[in-house]
Amino acid sequence: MRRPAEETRRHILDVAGDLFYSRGVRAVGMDLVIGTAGVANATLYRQFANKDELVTAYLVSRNEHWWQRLRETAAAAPSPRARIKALFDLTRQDMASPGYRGCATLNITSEFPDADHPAHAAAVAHKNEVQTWLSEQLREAGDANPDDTAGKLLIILDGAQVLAAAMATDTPGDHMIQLAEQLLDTRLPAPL
Amino acid sequence: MRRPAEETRRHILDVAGDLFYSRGVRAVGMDLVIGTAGVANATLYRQFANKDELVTAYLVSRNEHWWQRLRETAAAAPSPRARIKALFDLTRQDMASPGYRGCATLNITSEFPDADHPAHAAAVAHKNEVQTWLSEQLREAGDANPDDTAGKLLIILDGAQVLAAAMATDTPGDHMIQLAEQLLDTRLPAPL
DNA sequence: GACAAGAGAGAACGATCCGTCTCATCCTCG
DNA sequence: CGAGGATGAGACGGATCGTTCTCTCTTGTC
Repeated sequence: MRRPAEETRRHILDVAGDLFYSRGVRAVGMDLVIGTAGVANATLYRQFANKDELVTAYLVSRNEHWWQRLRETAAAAPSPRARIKALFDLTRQDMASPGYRGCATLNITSEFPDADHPAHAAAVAHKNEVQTWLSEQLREAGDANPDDTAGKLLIILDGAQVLAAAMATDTPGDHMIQLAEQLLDTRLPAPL
Repeated sequence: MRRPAEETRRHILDVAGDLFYSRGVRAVGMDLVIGTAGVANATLYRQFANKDELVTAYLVSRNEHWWQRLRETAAAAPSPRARIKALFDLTRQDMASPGYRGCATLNITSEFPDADHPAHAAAVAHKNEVQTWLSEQLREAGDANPDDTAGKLLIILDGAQVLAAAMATDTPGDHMIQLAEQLLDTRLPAPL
C-alpha cells in the first residue's frame, strides 16, 4: 500500500475539514475525526503529529483550494476590476450555499487568538496574501492608493461573510457587492 | 452576608468575561474562572447553573454595558447622523485599546455555531437590535431606504472589527470611518 | 512465496473538564 | 447569644480529550 498513504491523508483532511468548518475546531475531538473518517487511530497520527498540525493543514489546504478557484474564474476576466469582481462574486456564491459558516480563516483567528499558534499564523498570512492580491489588481487598474482601497475592500468582504454566517441570511451578499462596486466607482478611473 | 450575593455574582461575571473575551470561551475552563475569581466552586454554581448560563450572562451583560455607553455618547449628539457617527467613533476607540479581541458577539457566534445555543441566540438578538437602531437613525435622517443602509453600515462595522482583531492592527478603524462617511454622504440628504 | 510496511481495531494513559457533594467556617439577623 | 444561610476549600465522579501503544491482518514488492 504505497499509494493509499497520500490518499488516506487527503481523505482524513477532507473529513476533518468538513467537521472543523461546520462545528468549530475546538468542538470537534480527534475521536470524532477518526470515527467519521473510518480510519484507525494510528493511521491519523502517522499522517499528522498533533491536532494543531491537523488544524493548520486543514486551513492551508482550504486556502489553497480557494486560491485555485479564484485563479480559475479570474483567468477569464478581461480587466483587473473584473478580476476583483470575480472574487466578490465567488464569495457571494459561497455565502448562498447551504451550510455556510463564514470565512474559515476568520473563524480560526477567533478560535485561536494566540498569535503564536501555527493555525493563527497561517490565517494571518492568508489574509495578507489576499490583501496584497487586491492591491496589485487595484494598482493595475489605476487606483492612486491601492493599499488603502484594498484594506477597505477586505473590510467589506469579511464583514459581509461574518454577518451572513452569524445571521444565517444571504442579504449581506448583495450589500457587499453594492458596497464594493460603489467604492471601486469612486476610486478607479472610468473605463475607455 | 445578604448583600455580597449580588456583588459576588457581578464579580464572577466580570472575571469570567475578561477571560472569555481574551482567550475564547471554549479555551477557558470553569476551574480557571473559579481560581481567578478567588471564589469557591459551589459559590459560582449557586449563581450560574451551567457554563452555558455563565457564557450567556457574560454576553448579555457585555452588550448591556455597550448600549449604555452608546446611549451616553449619543445623547450629546445633535442629529441622527451624529449619533451614528458616535457609534463608529466608539468602536474605533475600542479597536485602538490594548487587548482588543474583536466584537464579543461575533466571537460567540463563531465559537457556538449551533443556533439553538442560548449564547448564540443572544448574539443574534443583539446584532438585530443594533441594526434596528441604525435603521431608526437613518430613517430619521431622511434615508430613503434605511434598512438597506443599516445592513451596509453593519457590514462595515463588523468587517473592520474582525479584521482589526485578526491582524492586530488599528488601520481598519480609519478605513471603517471613511467607508461609513462615504456611504452616508451618498444616502443622506445634505444638511441645512 | 516471504517480508516489510501500512492499515484497522482498540486498550490504555494522563490531563482536563463540567458538575456534585461534603464539611468546617464565618457573617448576619433575630 | 444562637440559628440559618452563604462562603471557602477541596474531594470526587464521570465524561471527554489528545496521545501513545500493542496486536493482528492485509497488501504490495522482491
